[in-house]
Amino acid sequence: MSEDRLSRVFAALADPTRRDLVARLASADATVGELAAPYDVSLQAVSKHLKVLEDAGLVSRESRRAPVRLEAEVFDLMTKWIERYQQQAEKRYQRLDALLAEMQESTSPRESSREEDAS
Amino acid sequence: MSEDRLSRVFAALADPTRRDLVARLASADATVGELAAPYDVSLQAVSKHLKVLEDAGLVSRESRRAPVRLEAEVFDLMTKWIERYQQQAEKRYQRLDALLAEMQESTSPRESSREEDAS
DNA sequence: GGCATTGTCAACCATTTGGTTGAGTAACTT
DNA sequence: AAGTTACTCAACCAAATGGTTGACAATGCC
Repeated sequence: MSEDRLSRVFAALADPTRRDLVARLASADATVGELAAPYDVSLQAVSKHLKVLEDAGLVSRESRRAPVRLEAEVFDLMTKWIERYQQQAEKRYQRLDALLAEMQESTSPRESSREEDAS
Repeated sequence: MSEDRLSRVFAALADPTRRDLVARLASADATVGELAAPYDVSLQAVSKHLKVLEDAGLVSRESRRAPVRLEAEVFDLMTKWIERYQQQAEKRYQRLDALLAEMQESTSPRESSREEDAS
């Protein structure tokens, strides 16, 4: 329960049913009953799933029977985390590519085109 | 075990230790032992975490003692999923904002001019 | 107020998860 | 070839997860 925000968000989206709920809520708000209808599980189970999404801040409701709505801001938290390491990793690969290219050049000077083979 | 890819990826990142492993691997490849060193848990526990990351396709290794490396492509899978619903949701809110603005205009024309506190 | 509908809470169950320790295997070193 | 080092596998454990059913609470309608 005392998990950090990001852990709760990722954990919430690790379940296909919950991802489907999010997907559906992205196109329209809906009540618990409406949301539960298509699935082959009890209403209580869906209610639990919604609680997980709510605890993760992905979803909110004004009152008990009010329609559930998606909180789009939380997505930013994820994309920021992801992009950070994605970019970092990509940069590394670029550097690696550069390094490999360099090594290629210096170990096989034949390839290094016309000028400066004179080392 | 027969979970879909996206579920495995999100589940893998739902753990703070595993997110930290990913963060560290984004700046440099490292062996299991190196990765395990900073944490207060057994090497076996970290080995298990790495297996989870590997099963999710977030990480790979050429052989047993080879350095672990981050597979940056998997991030695309996540960002695509996220962006899709994020954008969808944002569009809805824009439409809602427009609708509310419209209603505001037609139902309370008093407010639509600059300053008429004269009531 | 009374009743039906809608949703949540509680208790329970099976499975998964994250950790442990101990034993085994694979790979370098000499 | 033998020994050390690095890692994984297996068995086990406690806690969390996703599901169930049954009882309860809150809202909307007569």
